[in-house]
Amino acid sequence: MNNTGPASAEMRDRVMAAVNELDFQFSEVGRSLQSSTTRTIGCVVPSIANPVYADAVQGAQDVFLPAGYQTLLICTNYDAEIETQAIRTLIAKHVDGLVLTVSDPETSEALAFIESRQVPHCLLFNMAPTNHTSWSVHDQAAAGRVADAFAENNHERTGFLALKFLSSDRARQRYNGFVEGCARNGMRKPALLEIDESNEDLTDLLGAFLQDNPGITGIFASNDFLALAAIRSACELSLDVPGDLSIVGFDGIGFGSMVMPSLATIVTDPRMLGGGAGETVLSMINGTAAPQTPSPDQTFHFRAGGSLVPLVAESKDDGKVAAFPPSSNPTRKISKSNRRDQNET
Amino acid sequence: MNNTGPASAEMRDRVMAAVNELDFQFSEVGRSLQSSTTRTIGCVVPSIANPVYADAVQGAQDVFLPAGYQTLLICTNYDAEIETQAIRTLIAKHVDGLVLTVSDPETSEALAFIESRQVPHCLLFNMAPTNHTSWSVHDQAAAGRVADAFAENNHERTGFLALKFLSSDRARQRYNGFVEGCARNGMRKPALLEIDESNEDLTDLLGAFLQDNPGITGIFASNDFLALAAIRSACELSLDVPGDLSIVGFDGIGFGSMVMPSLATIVTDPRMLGGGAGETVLSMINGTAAPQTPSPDQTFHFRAGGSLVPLVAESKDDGKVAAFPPSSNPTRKISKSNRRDQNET
DNA sequence: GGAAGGTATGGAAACGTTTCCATCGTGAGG
DNA sequence: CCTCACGATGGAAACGTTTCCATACCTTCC
Repeated sequence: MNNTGPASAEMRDRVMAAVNELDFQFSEVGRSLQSSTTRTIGCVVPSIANPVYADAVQGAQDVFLPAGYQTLLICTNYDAEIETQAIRTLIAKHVDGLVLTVSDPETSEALAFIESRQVPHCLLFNMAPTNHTSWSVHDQAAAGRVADAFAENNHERTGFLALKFLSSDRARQRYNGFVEGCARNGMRKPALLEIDESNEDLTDLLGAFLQDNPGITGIFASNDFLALAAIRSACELSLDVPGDLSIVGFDGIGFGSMVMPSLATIVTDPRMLGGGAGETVLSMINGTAAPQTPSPDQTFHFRAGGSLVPLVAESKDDGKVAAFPPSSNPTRKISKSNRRDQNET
Repeated sequence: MNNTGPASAEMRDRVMAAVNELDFQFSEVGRSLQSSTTRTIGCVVPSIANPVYADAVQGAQDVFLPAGYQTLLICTNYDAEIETQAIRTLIAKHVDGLVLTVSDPETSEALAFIESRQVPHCLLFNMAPTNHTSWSVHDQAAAGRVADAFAENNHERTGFLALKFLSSDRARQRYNGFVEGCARNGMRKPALLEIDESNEDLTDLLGAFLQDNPGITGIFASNDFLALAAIRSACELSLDVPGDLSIVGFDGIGFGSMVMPSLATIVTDPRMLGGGAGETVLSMINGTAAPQTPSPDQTFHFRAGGSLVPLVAESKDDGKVAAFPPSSNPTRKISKSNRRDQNET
């Protein structure tokens, strides 16, 4: 049946007849036991209810399936305990490889276990520690680009809005990159507005935040969902976006360009990242050359949108200029062409 | 190690010491070969880039993981060939159960194969043929509810907008339900606007459609994405939504309530459906009582939104009434309270 | 006609579990 | 002191593959 060894035509027919009659199929588990290969890849992400991860998983799956590998999916719901447990089980099931987003790659015991077992693997959306490969958005550079965008539009005082700031290294990296980018552009250090699970009271929080930090004209939200929620909250506070407040998101989900005003954001390509991580794992399994990970600035680009407008007199003439902090020093602002140069070296 | 048979404390310690030293773990594949159980469930959906399926898969996974089952995910990209092939492999891998959305449950050879192999399974988002259980939105009833909503708002001429109308039994069921609902409410039979993959020219199509079918005041889009795209296209055609055209979607994705105008739509709960299908499969495996599938009208509810407004003089006063088809007969329209009664019996 | 070579077929071993059975030693009871 | 029973331990079989090896048969050539 599997064309190993010689067989007469008559014997072949007899076998095939039996196969058809019984609808026989080789058992992959017997095969796996013998060959110690399962044609199965483990894929671990926080949650596919988040379209960023859903797209990444889809991208990886689209690589694995044509290569003859199926995908064991684990959604950890951001729970490190589940993460560790599930990965142990995946390894007990002898997956041939792993694509995974862990909560913290530096301390993850699951990751250490994977390494001790020498399972081919590739990180996704995690900054890679040494000895690991990773396909990820360069959060820090991308957040820096957001700072540039605010600077290009003459904003000087900004805020950073984040959910689950402490438990996500990604949110922290975006904050760090934004702070750094603001400094580089001679802007004020952004104020931090951190919210927890329940974003129902975002409107109140935002109102208090803007009162506590007068003069803020722009907000960078650590993802597009938050950005859209912020736009809505601003609306409820009778603030005009972008007239009174410019808002920039992160991720570049498709909806961002369908809303009014359209959302200025960092566009990323989760599908490409998932696919790349998949290819990397396959190359480890097959011993072929690994695909090149994209350079940091290939992992994102800035998309302009109606939610971010220049903070100058011609943008609006209904007193908004008065809200512009008088302490701002126009001479410090760097022209767009300068910024571009600075950013790309 | 697995507490079968007696063992002295000393022996136990010696074994455990060795386990810790070697970091030993039972191999699930050896175990599977012996027990002919894999603690793995196959999950087959068209694509998790669609949040409806992503949420459903997440819901199923959230049931399986705590029960000790992991999920082998297959995204078929709406390809029946891949669907059949993947399901054969899943069965060869001896999955303990299957949750699946197939392209056509009536003709699917994969489904027949599953049945012949007696694998516990449950359909998802498919109308169940005999001998199958299914967790699904009752598309027809839901579409009927949309017709009711239009009727409640005095609309009389409507259109139905669908993507991949022919290849999706779901779109067809929604159309049928809408046609039936319109008839029940004494409205005109809705005009059908069908578009293919590329929705880039939706604006042109919509313009031509409205010209060919004068007097249309409401459009039912077969999913929320389409509805939002339609709102955008209407905007590009200088039509006001909902002033000139009311639009209703389907699925109830979260974004629908974040856009302006907010989207009137049928809200569904894919997560609940996925979880229910998961529980059903588990009950088949364990021989326990299957959970009750929700009654048709528990699988959805109508959410009002700014994109659907009453077609009466007070809703707008800039000539829209003139656009109202003069052939409409106000006496045929049923009051809201009447409609409610009619709907809930 | 006998030997050699090639083809066709059947059989053993190993992969890692679990379940069942046999053996062995020990303690208690007669 | 012998036997019985029970607790502890070791070993065999089976699950379904694949790889390797041995056997048997047929053909061909010398």
